[in-house]
Amino acid sequence: MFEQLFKSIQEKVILSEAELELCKTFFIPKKLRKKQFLLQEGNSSTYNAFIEKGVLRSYTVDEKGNEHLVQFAIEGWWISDLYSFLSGTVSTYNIEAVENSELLLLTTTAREALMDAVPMFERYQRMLLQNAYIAMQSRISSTLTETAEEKYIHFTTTYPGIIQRVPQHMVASYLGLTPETLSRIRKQISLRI
Amino acid sequence: MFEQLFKSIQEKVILSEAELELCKTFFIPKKLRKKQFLLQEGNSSTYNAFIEKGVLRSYTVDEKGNEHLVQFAIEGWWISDLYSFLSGTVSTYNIEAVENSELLLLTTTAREALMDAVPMFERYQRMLLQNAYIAMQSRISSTLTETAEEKYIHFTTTYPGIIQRVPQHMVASYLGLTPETLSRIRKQISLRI
DNA sequence: CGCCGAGTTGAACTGAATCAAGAAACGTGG
DNA sequence: CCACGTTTCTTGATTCAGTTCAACTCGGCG
Repeated sequence: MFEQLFKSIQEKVILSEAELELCKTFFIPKKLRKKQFLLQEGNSSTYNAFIEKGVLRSYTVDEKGNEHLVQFAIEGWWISDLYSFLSGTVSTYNIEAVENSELLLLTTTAREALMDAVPMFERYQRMLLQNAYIAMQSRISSTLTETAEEKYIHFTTTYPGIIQRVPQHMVASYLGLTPETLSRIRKQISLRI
Repeated sequence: MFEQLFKSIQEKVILSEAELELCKTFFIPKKLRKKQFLLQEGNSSTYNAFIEKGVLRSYTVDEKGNEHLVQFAIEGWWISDLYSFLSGTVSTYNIEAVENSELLLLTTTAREALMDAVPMFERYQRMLLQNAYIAMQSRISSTLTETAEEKYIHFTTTYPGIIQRVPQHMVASYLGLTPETLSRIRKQISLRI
């Protein structure tokens, strides 16, 4: 159950066996079947989720009913609506399983308690945030500078593991394109090879 | 000199007078005149900068020579190329003063030493990162869902303090628009009022 | 006084969206 | 294991938001 989490932690900081065991007690395991929600828009986000297995996505829905994919997350990643999680306000995001998934949940209070109990866990969280922030900045930069085709190629090379596991229209939504446009772009690329 | 920084820290965590004084010793004060660079593309980013006074911007330049604004930052904000700063790799961003500015610089090693000397500084940094991450996520969401006009209005209401202090073409670049388009959008809005 | 960067306006163009229809792949229950 | 509905992907025709290119105005500063 905790393999992926421990691997993720030990890539960033050094914890003793006892500390790792202590960590375990703060998490709530949870299984999610494909299409089930971890969080629905209009609810308050009470969990920070670590993914042991599976794929999740976080998205918004606009007035016209179009979905806009804000984030993908697979094994070894964290996902949550951090704003709602930290402020306690109602969320504007939906978080849903794309595949059957296994999660480890951390409530707001459990997270704080864990950071107090295991100070290195706070460092681990800070380092995760740094990486997430850098990835976000790179995504912003990509949306500002790249054409639709460049964005797609950039995505496939950056996240080769995700492409095979999620429907193409979700990738389109992540890239800010319509499914039709992404389909045409893929055709263009295939014709050129 | 340290007023803004202390204010920023004390909004997030509680430090003793002695700890605040200790913090001071890790920073290097630096003044930057308008159009001077804190970091130029191709160099390695050695500083994490806190802005005591002024406005900076961080941007990339594409093959065609167009600038793409990745971030604005004013008094009380931090700015750096976190990726280059943390990894030691060469930066693809330029960071430049938009107005004459006063900064407090933290080197990679000074930052680590400060977090070890004052553990609450690490918490402060983590909380900053959380907020920055949330703001980024909201910006991504905005680029995915909003029209050019909505993005502009969103920006003016979210950062009213920035609009008056930076040239309009920089705002256009931040929003992923051409200066001409932003000019037309502003005209549209003014005609409707 | 003259120049230069910033902003505005117009006209033509284009990349991607929209609308519509059909084909392929999937999975669920009988 | 097949049949049927659903979801996913593709293709074509048309539209449109925003870009590009070019010319002009305005204000500030050396």
